[in-house]
Amino acid sequence: MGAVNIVYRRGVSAPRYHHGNLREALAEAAVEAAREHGPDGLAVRDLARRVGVSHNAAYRHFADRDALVAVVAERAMGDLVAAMHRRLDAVEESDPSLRARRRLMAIGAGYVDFAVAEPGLFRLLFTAYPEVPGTDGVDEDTEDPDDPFGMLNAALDDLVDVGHVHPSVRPGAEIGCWSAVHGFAVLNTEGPLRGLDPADREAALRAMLERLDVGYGVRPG
Amino acid sequence: MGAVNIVYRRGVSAPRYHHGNLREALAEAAVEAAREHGPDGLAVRDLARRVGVSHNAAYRHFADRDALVAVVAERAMGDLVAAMHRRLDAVEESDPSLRARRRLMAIGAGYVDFAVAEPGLFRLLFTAYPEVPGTDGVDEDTEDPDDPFGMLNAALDDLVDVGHVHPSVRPGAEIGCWSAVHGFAVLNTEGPLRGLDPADREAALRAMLERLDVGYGVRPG
DNA sequence: TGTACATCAGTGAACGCGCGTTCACTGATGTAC
DNA sequence: TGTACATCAGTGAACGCGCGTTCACTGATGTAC
Repeated sequence: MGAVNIVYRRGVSAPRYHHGNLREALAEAAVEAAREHGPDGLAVRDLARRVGVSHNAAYRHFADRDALVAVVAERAMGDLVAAMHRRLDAVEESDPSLRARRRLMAIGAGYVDFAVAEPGLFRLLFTAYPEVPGTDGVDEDTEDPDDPFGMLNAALDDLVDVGHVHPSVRPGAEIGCWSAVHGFAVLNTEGPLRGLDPADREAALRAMLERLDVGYGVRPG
Repeated sequence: MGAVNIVYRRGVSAPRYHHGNLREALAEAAVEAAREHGPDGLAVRDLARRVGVSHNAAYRHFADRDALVAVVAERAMGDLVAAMHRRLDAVEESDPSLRARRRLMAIGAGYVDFAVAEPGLFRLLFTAYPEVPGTDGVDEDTEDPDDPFGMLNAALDDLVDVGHVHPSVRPGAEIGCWSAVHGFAVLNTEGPLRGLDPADREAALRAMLERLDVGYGVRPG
């Protein structure tokens, strides 16, 4: 059969001429480098060094540096989406309206979770983040559950369906919510709030999400 | 008297051995470079080249690259504050409550004005932005009218005084507002909304500021 | 008014760094016979 | 099962880039006399 038998051997025995799974090893090293130093800390030569391979071996597996950045961005995006789903899945509310409101908050909280836990990856992700379709563009894919922006749009649409958000307020709501949460994430990672202690941060985020809930929600009166 | 007579001669006649006002010329070149390419585009050698001087002449006037970055950051901060004051001064409302509300919005609009007009300087500014004092720190200076954060706090305090913002909602409001506006600025300059056309951007910002006004404001009922 | 001199703002060359990328190459591997 | 060979994943050296920073220097300037 001649099975492929490619095994990723990390730190096993003596180094061999053929690494075995260099592509994956480089990708992992790239993620690690970005994690530590952000997008600028991702250098082909450094990755090769980390993996213990000559610096041009990388070009056997990636066309250029950008290709490596793209791989990291893709994985970071996956992690971000996962973090958001983790919070989303934790929402247990059963009342439809309250549930939809909690879910929007969960999305925001998950977004910030990721940014705070992995500031380097978060930053890299945004250097490579695709441009969001304009308001006049085709927006059929804007509810993709594997895309943060899609998740946000879906949550907002649910809030309209459930009656908590008035339809007149819906247009642009995704921009407002995204801005608030993204700004919070940036200020708390690279920005002037980077020194906030976790408890204060948590409280500030919660307070902000509540204000958004009120701001976009229908008046009780 | 032997007056100093230092004149900044730009593009005048033949180059002379003594520049005349190299320090200022370098500072201006640094602002220009940051304007064009952001913080990473600011290189001592490049500035010297722009000014037409050997690359180490700069060290006669600035200790190192960081000193140049600091100067640019300081000027950028001044421009940001000016942009905010420009919007603030344009508020003509006389009803105290409405006026305070308009002023908060003006602050946010001015912030975004600057970010969109000068994305490179805006980015640089935030790499060097001082950490904001923690919630438990001394906060006597937090209403400094020449500091964006101080302006924001002052505006929010006014809103409390005027009765539009309930005191219970005031703590953390500066973080929520700053996050929203900062996020909006980032998404619209470096981020996925960078391609938004100005009219849509303006509308989206206005909508967001209105939602903040509602979210932090007292209920009409 | 003229000259000697201290001052210091400039110069040019150099060091050492790390980067991305390409070149001609070699060693290990698996497959065809 | 053994050998010839194609394949291709690695190597080492090199090119060329731009950077920050330091060195010993020189030219222009203004001031003291």
